[in-house]
Formats: sequence, structure tokens, C-alpha cells
Amino acid sequence: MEKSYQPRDIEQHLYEEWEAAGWFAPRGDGEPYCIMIPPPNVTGSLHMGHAFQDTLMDALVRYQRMRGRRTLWQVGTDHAGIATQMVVERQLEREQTSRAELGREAFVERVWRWKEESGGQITNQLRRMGASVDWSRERFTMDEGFSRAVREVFVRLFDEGLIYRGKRLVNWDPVLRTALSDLEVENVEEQGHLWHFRYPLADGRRTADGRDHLVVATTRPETMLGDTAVAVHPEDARYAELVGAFVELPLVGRRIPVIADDYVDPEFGTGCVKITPAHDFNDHAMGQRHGLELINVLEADARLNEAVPEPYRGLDRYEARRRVVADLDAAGLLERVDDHRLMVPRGDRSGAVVEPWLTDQWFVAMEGLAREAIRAVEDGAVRFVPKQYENLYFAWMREIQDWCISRQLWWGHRIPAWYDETGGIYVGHDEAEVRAKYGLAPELPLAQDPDVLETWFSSALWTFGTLGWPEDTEALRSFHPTDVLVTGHDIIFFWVARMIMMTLKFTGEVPFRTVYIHGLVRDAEGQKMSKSKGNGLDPLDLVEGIDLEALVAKRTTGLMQPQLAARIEKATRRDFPEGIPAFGTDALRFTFCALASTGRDVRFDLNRIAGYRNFCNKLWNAANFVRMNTGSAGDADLAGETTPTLADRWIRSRFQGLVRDVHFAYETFRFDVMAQRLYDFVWHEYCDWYLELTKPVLREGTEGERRAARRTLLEVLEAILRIAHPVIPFLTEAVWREIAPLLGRSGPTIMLEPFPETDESALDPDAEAELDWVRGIIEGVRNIRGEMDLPTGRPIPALLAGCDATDRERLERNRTFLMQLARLEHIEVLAEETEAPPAAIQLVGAMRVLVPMAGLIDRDAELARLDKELERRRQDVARLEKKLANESFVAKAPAEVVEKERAKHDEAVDALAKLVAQRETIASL
RNA sequence: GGGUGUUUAGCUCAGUCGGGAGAGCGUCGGCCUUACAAGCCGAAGGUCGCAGGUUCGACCCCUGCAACACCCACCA
Repeated sequence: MEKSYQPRDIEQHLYEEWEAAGWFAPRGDGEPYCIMIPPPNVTGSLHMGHAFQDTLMDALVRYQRMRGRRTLWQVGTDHAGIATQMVVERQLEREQTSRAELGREAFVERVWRWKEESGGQITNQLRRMGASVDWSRERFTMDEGFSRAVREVFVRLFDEGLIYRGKRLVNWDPVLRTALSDLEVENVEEQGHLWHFRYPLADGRRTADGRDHLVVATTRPETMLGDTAVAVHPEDARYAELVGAFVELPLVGRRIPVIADDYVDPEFGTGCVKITPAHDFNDHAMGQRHGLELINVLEADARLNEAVPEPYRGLDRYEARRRVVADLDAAGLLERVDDHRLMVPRGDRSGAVVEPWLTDQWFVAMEGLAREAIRAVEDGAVRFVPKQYENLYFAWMREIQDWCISRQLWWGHRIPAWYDETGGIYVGHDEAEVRAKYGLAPELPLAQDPDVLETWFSSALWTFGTLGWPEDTEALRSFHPTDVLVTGHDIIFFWVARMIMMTLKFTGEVPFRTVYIHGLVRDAEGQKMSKSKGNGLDPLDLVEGIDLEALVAKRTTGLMQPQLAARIEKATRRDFPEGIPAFGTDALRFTFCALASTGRDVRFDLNRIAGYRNFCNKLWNAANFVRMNTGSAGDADLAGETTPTLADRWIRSRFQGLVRDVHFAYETFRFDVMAQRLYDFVWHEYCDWYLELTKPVLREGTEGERRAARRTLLEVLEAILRIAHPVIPFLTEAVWREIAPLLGRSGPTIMLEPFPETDESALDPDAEAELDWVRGIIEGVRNIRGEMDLPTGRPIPALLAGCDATDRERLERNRTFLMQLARLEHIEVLAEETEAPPAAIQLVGAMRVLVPMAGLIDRDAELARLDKELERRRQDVARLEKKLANESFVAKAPAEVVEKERAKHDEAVDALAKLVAQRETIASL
């Protein structure tokens, strides 16, 4: 083994070996356990969020695999319709061509080629993270089998009337020129204006106060060309007489009615609202209530169409806005313009302002599906961790709208619907089936719907589609429902809810029993990591390291907004002046686990990963020590008689506590607690104490004691490796292969060894109590040594005063430990009748630990130290006295609590008295 | 407008059953101590966001408020 920990030397080749050996596939006849990976975009790359969730899934999967479950971690990628199509379209743009120029077939062909080229990147990154997914079962959402499942679902939903086609007002992205679902629209607050226009009253009417016009306020002037009414509140006295009257729509000249509708807020603006039923969701609803005409004034690219007066035709919507405002102003109809903050709907991929637009689209009727899915969570068939996400889920599901699933894209699952020339709709797996199903003549011309399904429609089938549905496969029977879904809260609606609905509908089962929701990974300032902000980190850069220049280049190339490059570069040079060192996969994984506390986002801080890299190094070096003391260098006979020391009994007992806590942490998805316990046990118990206690035994112990120490060193280390393996698989595997043979374990890999289970018989409260006693003395002496600046190398004498029989026995049993770890010259019990020499003092329970001052300790320094301690004890006593003097405390608190406080009080009083006496002694010197 | 989460040491975060708060990093002091200087030993550092309430007792339970973050929503 190398002297220092070098992750790059071990990680890569171990993974290749695991994969080649087929150890990731389900094996054995244990109870099945299954996790489905949230399929990443096939043409994307691994970001911190992926690395985070993949780490958590891998820990769960490795844990269950080691516990003997027949474990499947299903892997695959998503075709990610819009995202992927956008990437390829941008490539075409650079080549001075376009998808229109290529044509549909060639374009789709081109996307497939790009998928083949780039699709390996994310799976390779997944390998580098150590993910123990079953590659032999890798799936893609557009592979033949999965596509069949998608068509099957569509056809069945259509045949049941749960999928329908209709002309509806939908969210339209005029840049991508496709419909979007409500979820794909982000409403962002932006600064805009509120324009006040005068609409002249028709037929010579006047308002009550004598004006000849109404004033409407709008944030969308250009849509006025499609107005078909002006609305007021029915109880608004100002306008009551005008309801039923008409205004003349400026610029257009159309007579439009004044209507009353209680949607109108009389407090806002003037209390008059222009109504454009074809271009606003609220106006559309009102139009339906009042039978208003729908006048569509926009083309697919948001330019104005033939329905508007000639001067505006063909103008972009913003150009039209300027013209409309200018023309109204020129006509004296612009009353005023206010600044106004408003929510602007933008497409989540393109960033374009989305238009409500009337088009023919396909929808899924959600109400019934949602009802079942709500019940599944209410009944606990699906459980969210943390639980509060269930409320979020319920809130959305109870207000659910029908789902627009058609997209005007070319990359995706083509909608399995055909039309005849009269608009008749036929749905089936393919054209032949459609003709047979509907009894259509072979010569009847049919054309397939040009649109594709939204990506989330297919993702919703992920848990059962990947296992072979609609066939009744062995995999489906074994692994469905899956056990846990690990995902971020940002896709609860997009994906989790839809999976629950679709899976219940088609399998009658829930897709998973537990949904573990993790936080989002943010940068050290708490900002969301994103390419456009240039604050993202590539997990592999943390694993392998990257120098500053390369990092700057990576963050500033290919930006959507190149003008940000300078700022990003500056921030990068500030945050990573030395670049990023190579921390290794294990350290990164450990960090993710340690940061994964429940219900909050995680700030990724380089200091944390550096600390956990140090932890890996610590474990590596501990293993080094164990090997040096147990390998062929010494006598390796571990089989003979052993005489365990206190240290051996203690560490085995403590290890049981670790095992118990780690199991509990996995059960409750507290990866942070698990990491904390591993860190604490390995570093502060095994290394700081057990290894140190072992040194004198190995040097001076009897043969039986030495053998016991070697065996315990090895056995506990080996068990540590197994318990830590799900988190830090590489380091543990590398070390385990060196260590295990010494214990006669011959398995080929740690990943198939059993996970440590609790063993009550190893619990040893006596040993734990006695070692606490030993520690108390050692720490007492160390405190004196540290406070008095006595060099570690200089042995000092110690005396124990106020000892009872147990203390004396313990001293004799543990003299070697005390001498060694406290670096003592000698240690003796001070006889009852003997007067103590001037000494620095530490209290250990009722006992006093004394370090004689002669020649070592300065009187004033010791007085200062004593005063500090005295002050602390005085506060203790005061607090406890006050508490016990409180009659209602004594009367009402549980007896054992009162008793405990009394004992604490007595001890504190006793300690204080001893310190006071000691202070007098020292002061009189 | 509605909802959720967060607020604990200089920083990043734990804190289970209500019984006077912990870790890592950083800081300060001492150590090259035969596994590890990516280390060892010791120390300092807290008005648990604010105000009330319940309770013998509150970081913890209740109410209100504030700040920050996020989600949802039709105020033109």
C-alpha cells in the first residue's frame, strides 16, 4: 500500500473490474430491492445535482445488496425532447442550416447520430462516480421496447376517453413554436408598464360624469386589436348604466359591448378591463361566459396576422405594441402610462415570453387519475420523506388541470394518431392496426399526426416501462413496485406525481413505496448552480482536480450571454485562486452524504470536501498502521489464545453502537447522520483512542494480549470497511483486499460481503465505563500539560488523590495505558494520610488528578487556570441551587429528574470545595 | 394573495423524549510523539432571529412579528 492516499490510483480500475465481473446485476434469492435512476438527458452531462442523488442511490443500493437483497438499480437515459432538439438546432445554426432545410426525416436522423455520439458522456461520468447500476439492463426512453409501452398507454387512454384532442387556449412558445404545459412556464416578475387607453363610447353615450369614453388599463397594448368587449364589475355604480352599451374599438373601428362580470376588480386601475378572449386565459374564460367572439391576432411566431388592420399585419408583437401605443397617442387616446411590475410568463427552456394561443392539441383528462394518486399517498402506499412534501403534492393534485401532451417538435415519440381528409381521428399502434381497428378501406388516405408527445409523458412510465411492460415479465413481477425514488423537489409535479398516476392506472400498483426528496445543490454563496451564471461545478473536476485556467475557460465558453464572461472569470479567480485539487470520488461521495440533511438545500463548500478527503486519508493511514502491525512483518498467528485488554473489549462494544446507528440512519434516510457517525467512530474512537491504546500493548503486552490486539485491530478495521463501503466504495475495496486475507476471508470483493449487523453480545458496558475512567485521567493530564505549555515530549509525574478501591483496581489494570497516553513519568495513588505536594489539579469524578508543580509549573499560571475552572463550577452550583430551591420544581418534576439534579448539585458542591481548598494551597505558596 | 422551508459559534451545519447547546472548518497556544503535518495535544468562542404564551423547566410545544429562500396563484 502507498504511504499516502492517492484516490486516482485505485478508483478507475476497480470500477472496471466490478462492472466486468457483473457484480452490479441482481443476484441471489434475497428479497428484491429496486431503485430506478431518474433518467438524465441522454445528451447532457453530469452536474452536481446528479452526482448528489446518484451518490445517495448508490449508498442505498450497495447497503441493501450487502444485506443480501436481490438488488436492481435500473439505469437509463431520457430523450429529453425540447432540450435535445434545441441543442441540435443550435448545431445546425452554426452550420448555416436549419431543421426546416433538412426536413423531418433527416433531422431526426441527425439527432439520433448526436445521441449516439454524446450519449456515452453521462454514463461514463456515472461510472466515474462509482454508481453500481446494472448496465446490462440500460434503457433509453426512445428505444423500441419503451416506445411500445408509450404507444400502448396512449392508445388505451384514448380508447377510454381519457386522452382527447381539442382546440384550446394553450401556452405557446413563439420561439420554439410549440405548445407547453402549464408546468413548463415560469412566471417571473418584471418591470413593465400599465397603459391607460380611452375607448370612445359608441352611439353618443356619455358616462355619468359626462365623459364620452371609458378608460381601460392594460399591460399588453398590442392585443387590443383582438378585443371583443370591455368588462366592468356588475356592482360598480360608476359604470352600471353603461352595461349593455357599446364602445368603438380604436384603430379597428369594431363595435364591442360593455359587459358586467364579477371577475373585474373595481379597485384596480379604472375598473374597466379590455377583453381579448383569444389571447388571455382570464379573458378567454370570460368570453365563454358571455359568448364573446374569439379573434386570434397572432401567428405562430407571435407576429400579427391578417385579422388586424393592414398597418399592423406582419409586425412582431413588440413592434406592434410600439405602433399601437404611438397611434393611440397620436389620436389623443393615450391617457397615461404608469410603471408597473407584472408577472411575465416565460418558457422554461427558451426563455421566450409565452403567448396564450388557440391551437389544436392533445390533452389527458387528469381528474380521475389524480383522484387515485391522491388516495395512494393518503393511504401511505406511497410515502414522502420528508413528509411535508406530501402537502405540496396534495395541493397541486387537487387543483390539477388537464395536461397538454402534444408538442410541435420532431424529436420524441410521434403521436400514434392518424387523420383522414375529413378530419376523422384514428388512434392505434401503427397505421395498419388503425385500418384494421376502425375498418378503414386500404385506399383511404391517412396522415399521421405530425406532433410528438411531451417527454414527461414517457418519463411517467419509467418504473414499469423499463421492466418490460406491457409484457408480464419476470423483472416486472420481481422488482415492481420499486422501493425508493430519490429525486429533487423541483420535479415532484413534472415527474413524481405523473408517475404515480400513470403507474396506478396501468399496473394497479404504486411505482415506488417511498419518495426521498433531497435538496438542491447550491454554490458556497447559496446561489443555484447554473451554466449561465457560471457558478456550476463539474463533479468530475472535484474528483480529478482542475487548474484555474482550465476552470475559467470551462465556465466562460459557450455561454448564452457572452457579456457575462468577464464577471464569471473574476468570481472564479476569487473563489478558486488555486484551481481545484483532486479530492477523489470517495471524498466527494462522503461529502454529499454528510450534506444530505433533510428538507434543506445544500451549499457546496470546498472546505467540507477537503475535510472529508482528509478523513479518507486518515482511514487509509489507519489501515497502514494495522497492516504494519499484523502483516508478515510480525508474527501473523491470529488463531491462538487471546487475552483481550480493556481496549479490545471497549472498541468492539463501541463498534456495536456504530452499527446500530448506521442501520437506523439508513432506515430514516439520514445520510448526514450516517456520515457523521462513521467519521466520528473512525477518527475519534478507532484512531484517536484504540490505535493509540494498542501501541503499548503491541510493544509490551503478553503474547495473548498482543494477539488479541492484532486480531481486534484487523477485525474492527475490516468491519469498518464494510460498514463504510456504500459511501466510499473505492477506498474500502482497495484496503479490504489487502486486509481480508489476513483474516482468512477469501471473497473477491467487499461489495458482496455482508454488511455488519448488530451483535448484542459484543456490547460491554463495563468496558465502556472503565475506559471512560481511563480517558478522564489522560485528558486531565493533557489539559494541564496543554494549559501549562509543557512539551509533549517531556514525561511528567502524576498522583491520584481521593481514590476508592475501584479506582485503585482500575489504576493497576490500566497503568500502562495511562503512562503511555498521558506521557507520564510515573503515576501513583496518594495515600490517605499523606499531604499532597503543591500540584496542578484536575477533577475526574470524585478523584483528583495531581501533577506536582515542582520545576514544571508556574504558580500564577496555575492560579489563573484554577480561577477559570472555579468560575465555571460556581455557575454550576448557583444554577443547580436555584433549581432545587424552586419548590414547584421539586414538587412537579418527575422524581428521577429531581434526583438527577440533586446528584449533580452534590457533585458540583463537592468539586467546588476541592477547588477552593486547592486554590488556597496554591495561593499560600 | 396563498403556502412551505430556513434563522443555533467567525463560516458551513447537526441537535431524537422539553431537563441550561455539539461537530467540521477557521482562530489562538504547544508538538516533526515511528500510521497519518491531509497529522497530534490543548484552548477560546453562543442573548439558539425578535416579542409574547404554555410549563416546575423551552433551541425544542403554541401565537404573533421580522428577514431570507422557494413553490403556487387569473388582478388587467
